[in-house]
Amino acid sequence: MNLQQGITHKGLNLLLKLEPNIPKDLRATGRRMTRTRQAVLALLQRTRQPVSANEIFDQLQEEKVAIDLVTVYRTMHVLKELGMVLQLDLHQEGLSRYELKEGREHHHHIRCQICGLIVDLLLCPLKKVTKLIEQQTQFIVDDHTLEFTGLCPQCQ
Amino acid sequence: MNLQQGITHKGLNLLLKLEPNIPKDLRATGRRMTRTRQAVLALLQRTRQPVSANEIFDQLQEEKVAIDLVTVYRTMHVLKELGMVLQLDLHQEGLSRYELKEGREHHHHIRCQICGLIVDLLLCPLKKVTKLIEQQTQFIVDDHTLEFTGLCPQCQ
DNA sequence: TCCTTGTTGCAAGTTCATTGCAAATACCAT
DNA sequence: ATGGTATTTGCAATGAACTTGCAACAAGGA
Ligand SMILES: [Mn+2]
Ligand SMILES: [Mn+2]
Ligand SMILES: [Zn+2]
Ligand SMILES: [Zn+2]
Repeated sequence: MNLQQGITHKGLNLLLKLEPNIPKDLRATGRRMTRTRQAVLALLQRTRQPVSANEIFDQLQEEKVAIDLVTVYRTMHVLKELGMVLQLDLHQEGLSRYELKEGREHHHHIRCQICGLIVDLLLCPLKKVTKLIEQQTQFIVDDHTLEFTGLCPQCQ
Repeated sequence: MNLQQGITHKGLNLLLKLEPNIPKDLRATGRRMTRTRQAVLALLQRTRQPVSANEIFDQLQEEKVAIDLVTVYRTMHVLKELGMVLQLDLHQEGLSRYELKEGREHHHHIRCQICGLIVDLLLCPLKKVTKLIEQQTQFIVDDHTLEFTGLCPQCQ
């Protein structure tokens, strides 16, 4: 399936199966749905793994979608602002990854140290711990990050 | 107290109250106790907060200790290898911080989003959770990172 | 004090990410 | 469909954290 085909110069492309309200979300804040934003969103949709800016850039290059790496960064910034994308800064990766929010709740990740596979962890075990920490430190806890690393089933 | 005074060109300096076995630990691996390493270690000892390479550099500059930023990085690398220092990569800081290990056990941190205060959390609530994750994901879990952010008592 | 070898400073290089600006383009009004 | 305008893009430059190459320096055992 050729991605280029799917991109029209105007409006929403059905082949890409983008959430229909995404262009409206963009325009509601004075922004525009461009072909590059469509291409990035479509890539995020069909990629289950969180992807880095460079991976988005490389993948779109392969698919003959003309886009600059700077534009990828700026696109991710916008999508983050609109709450459509989550930015992950996994430990010791030294780069950011992004995943479509798509109604995902607060969750954490585990990454395989060998192949890099990243899997969502649907549980968050820290609700009670947070209260305990607030008591012990007198901080007001706003947020937390939690990641696990290990070996995935394939790499063991 | 002038740090410069405390630094002799050879051997261990008592004023700095360095762990006496530290120079030996260094020499045991074919390394040398230099004046820059003494200065960095002394700074780590008297600083309770985890410090970044740039903070170490700036602080030593102020104290008229001649040291290059590159040397700070290389020193931290060595001290990490020897297990004398822990490297922290706190979320969204975009840089590494270091703290003396000094027998500290595995622990986590909370950082104030306003003033940057970092406090050790002595508990680790993740032992049981790790087992659950291994069951659910079929990963073998090697490690985890966990940090909290919030407002410290001063900044509330 | 000498000699060997580890260490340092300086400069240059990497990597990930951001910024300035002119050209291109989305899209609303006509 | 056309035009006007504010947004977006590409390119080049910049920034921040960190690493590497190499010659000069110095630690510390002989
Ligand atoms: Mn996820
Ligand atoms: Mn600590
Ligand atoms: Zn959580
Ligand atoms: Zn832990």
